Parts: sequence; structure tokens; C-alpha cells
Amino acid sequence: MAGDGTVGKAMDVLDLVAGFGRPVRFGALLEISPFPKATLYRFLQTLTSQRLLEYDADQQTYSLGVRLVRLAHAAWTQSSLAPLARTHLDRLSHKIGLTVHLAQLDNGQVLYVDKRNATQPVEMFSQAGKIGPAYCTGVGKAMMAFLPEPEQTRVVTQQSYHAFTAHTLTSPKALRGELMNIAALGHAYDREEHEVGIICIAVPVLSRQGRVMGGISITGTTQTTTYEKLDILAPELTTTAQAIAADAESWRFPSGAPLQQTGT
Amino acid sequence: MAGDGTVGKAMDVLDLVAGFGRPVRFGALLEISPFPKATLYRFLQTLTSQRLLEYDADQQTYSLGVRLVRLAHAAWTQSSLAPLARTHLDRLSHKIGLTVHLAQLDNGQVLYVDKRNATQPVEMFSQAGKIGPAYCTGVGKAMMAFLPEPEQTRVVTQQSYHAFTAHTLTSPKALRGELMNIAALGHAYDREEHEVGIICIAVPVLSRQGRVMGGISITGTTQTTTYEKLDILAPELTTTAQAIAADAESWRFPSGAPLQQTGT
DNA sequence: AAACTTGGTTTTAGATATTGAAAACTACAT
DNA sequence: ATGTAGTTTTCAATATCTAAAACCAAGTTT
Repeated sequence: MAGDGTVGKAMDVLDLVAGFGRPVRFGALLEISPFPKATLYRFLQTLTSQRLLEYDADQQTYSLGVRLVRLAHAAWTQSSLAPLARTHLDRLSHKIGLTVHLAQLDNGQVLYVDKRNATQPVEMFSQAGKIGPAYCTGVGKAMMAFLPEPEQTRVVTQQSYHAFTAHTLTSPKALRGELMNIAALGHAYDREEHEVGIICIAVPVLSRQGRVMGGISITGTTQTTTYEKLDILAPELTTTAQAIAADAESWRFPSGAPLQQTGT
Repeated sequence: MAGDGTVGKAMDVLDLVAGFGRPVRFGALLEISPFPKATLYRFLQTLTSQRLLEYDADQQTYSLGVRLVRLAHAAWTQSSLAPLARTHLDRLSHKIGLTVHLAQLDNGQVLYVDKRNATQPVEMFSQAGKIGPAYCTGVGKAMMAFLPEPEQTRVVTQQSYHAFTAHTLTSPKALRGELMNIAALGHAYDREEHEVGIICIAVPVLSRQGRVMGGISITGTTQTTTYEKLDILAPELTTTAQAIAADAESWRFPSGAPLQQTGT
């Protein structure tokens, strides 16, 4: 997509492999890759040698390498809101007995970085790291609504507007209207826009300067939950978002002092 | 370390940032980086534009980007044993009431890809993606013991042999002896070699051809568990490992047929 | 068995992009 | 004014990229 030089191309190849969702052969990659044979081949070798890819000699297939899992752990720990938000989400989900999601915006899509499920045991990576559409999810809309202007437009145009359900907003115009309401109201709903029977209420996590850091949501099914019930939880949700934001601020500026370098 | 061309260097920079464990400034990176100023700077820009890094304009700091979390989810799903092993680990941990780990070998280190904790709710990324030493953990030794010869030597020499406790094996020679016992016995112990008070029993997950795919372990504290208790669980653990391996085989060769390509 | 596929691997060499040393420029502090 | 940290430019040295073709090791077909 972007393609900054060699690194960009390498990432494209990585995405190519990721896109298959299963081990894939050289030929299959070559068919859909924009790269010439020899180039693709060398990239695959390099990426494999870097353990970003794994090569199965028996099957002659490539799949994503475990090194990514390792890097992601570091990423999740140091630059996602998840570690900070954890205790807050625990408390919230425990108190209200519904599923709670924590998400961040990644290139116009919603990236779920944590999830608390009140009833069932928590799912792992299977949930954290998952991506979803922004224009038809509560967290997505809540985050978009509070984006500053140049960015909001960019993100709004990035959406696919696929009609998942009859309720899905399917045009930039409709979405923009919705975002204005959300900005005024302070929270967003997902009215079965992504999945039939699933509704949610969501708020953004905003830094003191108003920057969108992420979003949190409370999800329920139409069978057990109503919008009225969700409304009652709105203040609680907002409070939690603010608490997370406050923690994030104080974490980055420990004891008010500017960052001091720890020389070797 | 390795350094295959541009991609390798970019990964080095990524590791550099990851190594800090917190947002880091340009200058701090420059000090420890082997790259000249302009080169490092360009890499940081490229990686940021690829969203592998995140740049905080206020603080002028770089940290790992959330795109990694997204990629890792794909990696975890498609090339770690975790999704397949999940049900087996659940059953095991539930049955025996102790903590169960699933790990794979990554460049001579133990990479934990899943964890089941009988008592507490499951932890997310915070556990999956973590790395640990191989020479002083149960899973690490269990996996190493079943490595074919050229690799075993390589891995044995890769270890740091830091003495975490009085029980830690601190030489390649001692480790090699231990590995021979483990290979003969079929399972490994961690006798407080990594942390005082923590013991475990571990077995490798081996493919039909004997290739080391991963390792699983049962962990306890010396206060509540004894080696005798762990021994009693050994057959159960081995059975689970075999079940995981069997699942992995049948998953890769669906219905016995060779992989058929799904052309576009 | 010889000839033909097919899919993957490797080579060559000119065209192209990246690299890094130095220096300059910016912003912001003291 | 002077210093510090980050950003950006320049350009020759160097490495990577790509197109094409050759090569290799199965399997098929005739």
C-alpha cells in the first residue's frame, strides 16, 4: 500500500502471508504478489531468516513466525492501553456483568487490545489483536467522533461501508452525521450495525489534551439488554474511560518530573 | 545480530526500541545503535510510517506500534500451537488444578504462547509472548532434549547460563548431561532453577516424525507441591502433549489428502 | 525409458535505490 | 549568545531490485 522502500515491501510480503490465514506456498504468493519472482523469493528468505516467517520444508509452505508474537508482547505491554486499563476493565465488567472491550484505532480500523468477559473465561490472543471495522462498531465510532479534523476525514473515507446488517451505515455522509451526534452526546451506540442481535455503548478514552487514545465499550445481546439499560451504564463507562486516561497521563509523566535519561 | 540487508537492520532497530521497554528518544537510541545518525533516523521514519513504531510528538519518543499486535494475532492463530492446544490445556489445568504453560522455542529462548491458570482468570498478552531462558526452565529443557544434533549444540551454546538460583545449571556441560537424562526419561523438571520456590514438570510436544513443535508444563510452588505429586501427573501431561501433536498433524493434513491449492 | 510438465530455486547484470559521513538547519532551552 | 537535541540535505559508495533465463527435482505422459 504505502511502500516506503525495502522495509515497506517486506511488510507487504508479511501482510500477503498473513492474508492467507494459513500456510501458503511460494506459487500461491507469487500469483497475488506485485513482486517479480526473484524478488519475492529473496524477501521470503530474508523474512524467514529473521524468523518473521516460518518455512515448513515438508510442505514447502510459509506462515507467520513466532518472533512476531514476541514483538507483539512488547508492543502490547509498552504502547497499548491494555496494561493500564486492565484493573479498570476488570472492575467495570465485574460490576455490571457484561462484556467489556478495549480498542485502539489502527489505520482506520478498530484493533481490539483487550476484552473482559464477565461470564465466560477470558479469551486470549484470539481476541486481543483482532481487528474490526470502525464505521459500524461502537468503539470505532466513538473514537472517530473525537478525532481532529484532518484525520477524521481521512478515516471516514478509509471505511469500506459494507452493509453487514440492515442497520449498518453505508455512506460517509451518514457516518459523518452519526459522528456529530456522538461528539455532542459523548458516547456512541452500536445498534446491531455489525452483527444482528449485538448492541453496545462505547466512549472514547481521551487524553487531557483531547487526543483519542482508545475506546471502551459495553456489549450485550438484544435478548438480554436494551438501550435503556446501556444508558444507565453510560456514566460508569465514562468514569472508567477517564480513570484510564488519568492513569495513562500519570504513567507517562512519573511524579511530574520530565523524563530523565538512564545512561549506560 | 544476523543482519540480512535492509530488512535485518530494520528489525534490529525494532529490537532496539523493544529493548528499552518504554518510549525512547532519538538520542537514547542513537547512543546504543550501531547505525549512523541519518540512517537510524530514516529507519525510524520508515518504521513509524509503517506503524511498526509509534511516535509521540509531545514527548519526542518512539515506542512499538500496535500494528505488531495485529500481525501477532495472525501469527499466533496460524503458526503457534496455541489455538489447537487450547482445549487440551483447558482440560488439563482444570483437572489437576495447577498452572499449565505452552511454549515454543524461538532462537534459543523459550517463548510462552499460552497459559492456563486453574485458579485466577487467564491473563492475556501479558503472558502469551513472554520469553524466558531455555536452560533453566522445564519447557526449555524438555524441548532442547529432543532436538536433533546439529541444532541441540547450537541452542546449548546460545544460553546465557546466568545463575538465577543456587540450583541453576551454569555450564553447557551440566546442561548436556541433564538433557541426556531428560531424553531418556521422557520429561524434564525445573527444580527451582529459575525461581526459588517454583518447580515444574514438562514434556515436549513432538510431531510424528519426532520434530520438536513445542513444550507443555505443569507448575507449582514448593509450598503446595512436591516432585512426587508432579510425577503422578506425568502420564497425564504426556498424554496431553500427544493429543496436541495428533491434532496438529490432522489439522495440517485435512482428511489425509495432500494440500490442494485454491486458485483465484 | 525418454520427453514433457510443474513448481521451486538460483544466476546474471544493468537499472535503481539505499547507505552513511559530514554538515547545515531548526527549535528551544539556558 | 551558546548549547543541546532533533531534523534534513547532499552526494559518492554501495547494496538491492528486477527481468530474463537457466537450473533442478519431482511427478506425468507418451
